Amino acid sequence: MEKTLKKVDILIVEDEAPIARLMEIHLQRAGFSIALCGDGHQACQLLEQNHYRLLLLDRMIPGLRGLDLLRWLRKQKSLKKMPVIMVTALAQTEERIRGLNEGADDYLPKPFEPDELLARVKALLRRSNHQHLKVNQSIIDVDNDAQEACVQGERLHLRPLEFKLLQRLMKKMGKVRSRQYLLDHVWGINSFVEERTVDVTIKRLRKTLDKYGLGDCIVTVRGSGYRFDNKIKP
Amino acid sequence: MEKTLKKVDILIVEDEAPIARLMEIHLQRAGFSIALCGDGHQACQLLEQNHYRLLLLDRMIPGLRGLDLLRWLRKQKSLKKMPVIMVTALAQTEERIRGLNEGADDYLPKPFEPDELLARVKALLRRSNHQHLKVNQSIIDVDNDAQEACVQGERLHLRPLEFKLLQRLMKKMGKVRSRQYLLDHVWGINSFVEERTVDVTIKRLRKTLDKYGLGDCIVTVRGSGYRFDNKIKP
DNA sequence: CATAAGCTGTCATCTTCGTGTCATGTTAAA
DNA sequence: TTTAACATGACACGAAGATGACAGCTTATG
Repeated sequence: MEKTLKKVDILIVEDEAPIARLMEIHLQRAGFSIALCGDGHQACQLLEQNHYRLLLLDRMIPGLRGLDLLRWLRKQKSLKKMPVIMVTALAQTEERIRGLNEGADDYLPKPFEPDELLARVKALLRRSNHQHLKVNQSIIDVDNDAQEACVQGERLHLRPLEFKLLQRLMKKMGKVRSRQYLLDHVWGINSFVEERTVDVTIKRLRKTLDKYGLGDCIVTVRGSGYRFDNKIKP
Repeated sequence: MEKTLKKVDILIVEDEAPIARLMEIHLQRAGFSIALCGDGHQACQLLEQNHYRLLLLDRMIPGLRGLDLLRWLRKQKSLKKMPVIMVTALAQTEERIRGLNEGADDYLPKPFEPDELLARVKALLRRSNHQHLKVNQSIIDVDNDAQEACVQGERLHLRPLEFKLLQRLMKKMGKVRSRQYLLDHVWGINSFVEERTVDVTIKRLRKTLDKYGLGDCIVTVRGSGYRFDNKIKP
């Protein structure tokens, strides 16, 4: 369906290199792009400085224990919603539940089948139903279930139309959307508003994003429409 | 008006006072309310006359041996489903299995780590058809079997519809539920009430939750429906 | 059986908030 | 410069939701 290449980045935190490599291979083959890390503290740094869509976290890693890392993660404003799969050899039920209690979204027993790894990753990404995006230093996160958008973990107050508009523009980054297209998909095919109305709603959306220095994400393409862009100059 | 009696979450049956106290402290810190008892026969009385959500049972207690108490418990109609964690210094596998055979749901070796105690309690509560959730400082606990909900161990007086509504909203945290969805799943697919009725029931549910400062958990999503949220600003 | 108490659906009213339009200012292309 | 395209602020209407009252109905209680 979508031609958009998978901009999905997965961070694998795993100290046993062969296993990490195995994961990497299988996930790359499925089209994901991967970052590896073998140390807990380093992982924190990476998570703070970069942006990943999913975290594969081994329970037993040097530096910080997996659970500690997870707990830390859930306390970070901008990371608390990140999907996490715990990887551990401790297959006992109570251990698993303990991980889930701490906020892991899923659990992968070790040793694992490549297929199971892939299935869980895909399932979790599907389940999380978020769109996120890194613009300069900020992360925009659109939660389609909750119908809310966050920047750096801070909830934006978006009105229904503004939210749908953002959703629609982010759906296909960088593609220009005509006013008519937006009217059809955001307002609905059978609404009777004039094209200029789009301008006003774009304005309102921009105003909110501006509070986070992201107003320029929405680029006007004269004569054509609007486009969402993450390569803006600060 | 105040028919809501204080409800105790966990009964600890343990004759060694320091250990009992230790358990109490850690569980209270996690938001549970605790009752203590050092004698087997007295424990039976308490169990008959009060209502607990979980039983922490030491194997070696005066009056009745732990296993006897457990056996008795499983014969009582109203108690046979109660979640029980056996606490014992006898860490041998066969002893453990014996306890489980008699109907203990889980097993805690003595001495124990506070974390493990907590993890097992939480895990067992979860397994036994409860949903619980931490919002700010409060714990909301929904017991799907007993059809009742508690905040900080205090039983909420919820009318049937309100309870089902809460259940449904908590089932998938943070997901927006449309009025129609709620009508279908709370009122039932073939009921003939209008959508506005949902508003009123939400209002009534909120009013109850408000007594615990949790009224804001249920967020209105204009144009879409309602959503249960645990990220509320205090 | 009668009465009280408790649930729930509907309605009327009030409040808040979202949105479309217009008038005017600004920008960019030709 | 000229002009069409877009930005922006103001405003008013109306929709969506909140709230309180009430009546019908069921269930406990005597």
